[in-house]
Order: sequence, then structure tokens, then C-alpha cells
Amino acid sequence: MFAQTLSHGCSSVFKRKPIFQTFSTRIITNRRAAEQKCLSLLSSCNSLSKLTQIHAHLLKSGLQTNPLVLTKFSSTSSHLNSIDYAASIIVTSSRTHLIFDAFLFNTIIRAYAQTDQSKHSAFFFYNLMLSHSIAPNKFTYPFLLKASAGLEELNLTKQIHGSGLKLGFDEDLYVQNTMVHAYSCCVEGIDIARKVFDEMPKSSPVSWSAMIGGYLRVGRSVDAIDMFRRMQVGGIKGDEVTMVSVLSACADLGALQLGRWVEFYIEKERIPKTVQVCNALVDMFAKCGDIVEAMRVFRNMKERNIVSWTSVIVGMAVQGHGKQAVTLFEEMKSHGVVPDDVAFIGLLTACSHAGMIREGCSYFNLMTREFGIVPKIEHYGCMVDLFSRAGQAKKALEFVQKMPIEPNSVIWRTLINVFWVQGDLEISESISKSLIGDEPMHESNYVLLSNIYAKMFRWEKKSKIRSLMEKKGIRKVPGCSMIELNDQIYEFVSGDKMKQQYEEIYKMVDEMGREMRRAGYVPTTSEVLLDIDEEDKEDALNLHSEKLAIAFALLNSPPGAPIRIVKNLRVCGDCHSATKFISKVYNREILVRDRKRFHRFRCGSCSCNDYW
DNA sequence: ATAGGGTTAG
Repeated sequence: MFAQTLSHGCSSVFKRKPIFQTFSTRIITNRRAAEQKCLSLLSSCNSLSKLTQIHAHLLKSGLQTNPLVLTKFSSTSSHLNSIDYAASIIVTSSRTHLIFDAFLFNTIIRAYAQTDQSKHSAFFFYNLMLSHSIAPNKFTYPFLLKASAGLEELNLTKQIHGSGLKLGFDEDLYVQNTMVHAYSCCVEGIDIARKVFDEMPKSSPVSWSAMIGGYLRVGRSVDAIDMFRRMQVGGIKGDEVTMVSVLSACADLGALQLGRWVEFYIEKERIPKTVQVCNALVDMFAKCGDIVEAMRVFRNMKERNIVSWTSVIVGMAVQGHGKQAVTLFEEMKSHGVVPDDVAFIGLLTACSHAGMIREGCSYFNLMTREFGIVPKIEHYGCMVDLFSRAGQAKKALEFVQKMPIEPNSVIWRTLINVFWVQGDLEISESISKSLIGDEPMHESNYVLLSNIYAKMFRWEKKSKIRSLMEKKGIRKVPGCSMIELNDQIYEFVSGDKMKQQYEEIYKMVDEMGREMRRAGYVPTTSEVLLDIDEEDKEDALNLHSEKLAIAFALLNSPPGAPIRIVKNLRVCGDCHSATKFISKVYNREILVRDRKRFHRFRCGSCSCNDYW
């Protein structure tokens, strides 16, 4: 097969003679031509077997010593085994002879930097390069930084930064941009990235995108948005990559108004609406709860890929629209788009949120049977969630026991929760205890166990957990509700006396309570897992960040305007019930995005049908 | 030859 390809590839130059003979004779007489030929053969080489054959042939013909050829070897394939093969030739050759140059090393360094599994090898060749007294050039640093960024090795990045600094390559804009990116890949490096960014004499949209993307990666979406605002103020135009990052930040924060503005900006500035930009728009609208707009963008796309489909499917899933998610999935298949493991996670989530147990099970089986996808822990997680949400604790447990892979803490927590809901507190307690043993620093494990003890009225055990947490310095994540109003994002934390309007807000909360009671609301004091009397429990419920946010929205938005709230935790039972009453009493549509899904409250009921 | 980006169970 190789000989065929080779002779076919050579046919125009070497017409009659057999290929191997051609090579050896020509090399002696016309080395340069043979080199050229070999290089062009390597250009079309896309498998390890071809590579090894070309190499074997080269050995015969004496061309292996040529650095140019070796360079081509390294850049020829993105497959790890081909890169390793090229690497081994370079290592061997470097022991014996030759005039290696920076170009050669850059190529192999770049090849390794682009792999997922073997980025460390890039540094091996960097050191080999130095040991041969070959000076790195300005191209070497972006490659090294790329490798270091992927490894999330802050110290490595610092070292490269230092060496680049000494050689003066840090003045190159490319190097600076990659530097910002590499630093921003580590949570502890993000502020250094910002410092590098701030000290850059010049910047490009790439620099800004690197910074915005960095803030996004470490979960600082507010800072990401702030960077974008700074761009606007500075009159710097972003490009399509910037837009993708900014839209991602909007999606994360649930900032619909800003997201809409970004879409407008894309139109106005004629930023190319690439597939990725449209996918980001779809995802932004979906995560902001505007599934209609998400579908509009999706339907208008000229080209859609698996990510586009998955985005709308997940969008439907978080709205609890299981049927539509399934319909979209089937439509996707009929368009010839092959679902991947992520698409199945979306689909299974949709089934789980909508209580579609039968469909969920059948798709889970189909995934492996028809598409050969081996279920990952996430897929098993979806299934455990599917049974658990439907209250089938026993089935969920059986499923876990039959799983071929080890369940992880997410799955255990799902089980703890379902047994807790069903009042099977002993099982919950025992799983919970062993989980704390496995993950002693994970905050939610303690919260779960503490809730279990509260429900058992074992207050002394509960307070023990609390002091254990204190001793280990583990803090409960405070509940927080966000609301976007007139281009501003407001944050409310439970019981927080915020800077502005707090007296008015607390008054409003009281008024809401009275109006709700008149409509039949009864506070769910059993939700308050504290050893205090009933009246104090009611007060504690009123301090929940969600109620504060709603009060704030009622005070500051026109009557009848819909209210949109984004929470960092799941909505509690009492807030869920209260919000239903508020939607009716105040005649408002209230959309709450919780940690996992949307609740659309209208006229006294919720779109989740109390299934969440 | 060089840089930044979209979907993922609770």
C-alpha cells in the first residue's frame, strides 16, 4: 500500500523507474531534488506506518541526517505516536552529528505542546536544545508557554517568563499574549496574568480575549465582564473570539440584558458570526432562560455542529422541557449529525429533569448499542439522578451497585439526598460519614450530614459537625441571588444588610409575607434546620437571599415586568412555595435559575411542577 | 513557523 501511494505521489517526476532505486541514485547526483521530494512525501504523510516506512527508506539513502527532513518529521502528524517517533529520531541523531537549529527544536516542541497527553516532553526538547547550545528564538517561547498553560504549572510558566525576560523576547506581542494566557490558566496565576496584561505597552483583541477567558476559567465572570467594559471604554473593538468569551460570561452570570447587547454589538460591528459565536449565543440565551431566543439563533444558523445541537438540547433540559429535548435529539440524528458523549449527557439530563424514566433508560442503552459510546461516570450520574428524582431510591441504589465503574462522590451525594428525602436517615447517615472520610475537605459533605442530624433532631451531633468544620477551616458557601436591573448586576446574600435600600427591602419582605399569608401561604419551617423556635424559623426563612432579591425587584421594576433571578445554590422548598404565591399576588412572572435548572413561576405555579 | 474561544451528570 505504501509503495503504491509513494509511486503514485512520484509519478509526475519519476516516471518509469521503481521508486526505491530512484531515491538512492538521485540522492547522490541531485541531493537537493531528493530532499524536496522527500519533504513533499512527508507533507502528505498522515500515519505512523507511512512515517516509519519513509524513514526506513531514508536510512538507506543517507538523508536522515538532514535537519530539514527531521523538522518535517516532527510536524507531519498530530498523533502522539508519530510525534514520539520523530522525537526518537531527533534524540538519536543529536547524539551523533549535525547542525540542528532552533527551527527543528521549535517544531518538535510545538508538536508536543499541542498534544493532550505529553506536554512535558516539550520541556525535554527545550533542555536538549539548550544542552546543544542552540539559542531559543522568539518562536520557542509561545510554544513552551502553551505547554505550560495546558499543564497548569505556575512555576513552569514563571521560569519560562524569566528566561524569556533575560533574552528580551518578552517584548514580542505574541509572547506577551501567550504569557497572559499561560498565567491565567492557573487560579493562582490569574492576578499575575493581569499584571503582565496591565504592563503591556500594546495590546490586541487576542490579549483581551486571553484575559477575559482567564477570568472565566477561574470562575471570575464578573471580572471578565468588567474587562469587556474596559474594552468598550477604551474604544477597543473585540473580535469573534472576544465575543465568545464575553457571551460565556453572560451565560455564567445569567446576564440576559448584557448578552442581548453583545448580540447587537456583533451585528453592529459586523463581527463574523462563526459557528462558535452562534453556539455561544445559543448557550447564552439558553442559560439565561430565554429558550425562544436560543431557538431563534439556532434555527437561523447556516451551519450547525454537534455543539450547537447539544447547546439547545441542554437548554431544553434545564427548562424541564424533556419532550422537546428528545425531539431535537432525533432531529439532529436525522440531519446525520452523530451524537457524542456530551450530547448524551444533555439528553439524559433532559429525561431526568422531566421525569422521563423510560426514555432515559432506553437512550442510555442506545448510546452504547448504536453509537458505541462507553458510558462515563457522568452518564451513570445522570441515571442515578433519573431514578432519584423520581423517588426511586432503591432502584438508584441497585443501579449504583451494578455499575461497572467505581461511583464517585457526586453519585454518593445524589443517593444521600434521595434517602434523606424519603426519610431513610440511617442509610443517608452511613453513606455521608464514609464520604467525609473520603473527601474531608469538601464542604457539601458536612452540610449534608449536618442536615441529616437536624432532621433526626440530633442537635448535639449537628453542632459537633459544625465545630469539626470550623476546626478544619471549612466554610459553608453562602446562598446568593443575583438580579440584573438597568445594566447593573445586584447580588444578595442571606441576611445581608446591603449598602442601599436595605430598610425598604426588609419592609417589603414583611409586606410580602402578609400578602402571601392572606393568599394561603404557610411558611415551611421544617426547612429551617436550626434548633430554634418556630417564630425565629420564619424570620430565618425571610432572610433567604431569594426573597430579598424578589423584594428588591418588586421595589425597583415597573408593575407587571418579569423578574429574573440567578442563584448559586438550589432553591429551597420554602422559597419555592413562597415564590409561587408572590407570582400570583403581585401578578409577576418570576424566572429563577438555580444551580441546576430553571423555575418559571406564573400565576401561582411553577414550570417544574414541583419536580426538582 | 508563533497567541485568545463554544456544549458536559449533582
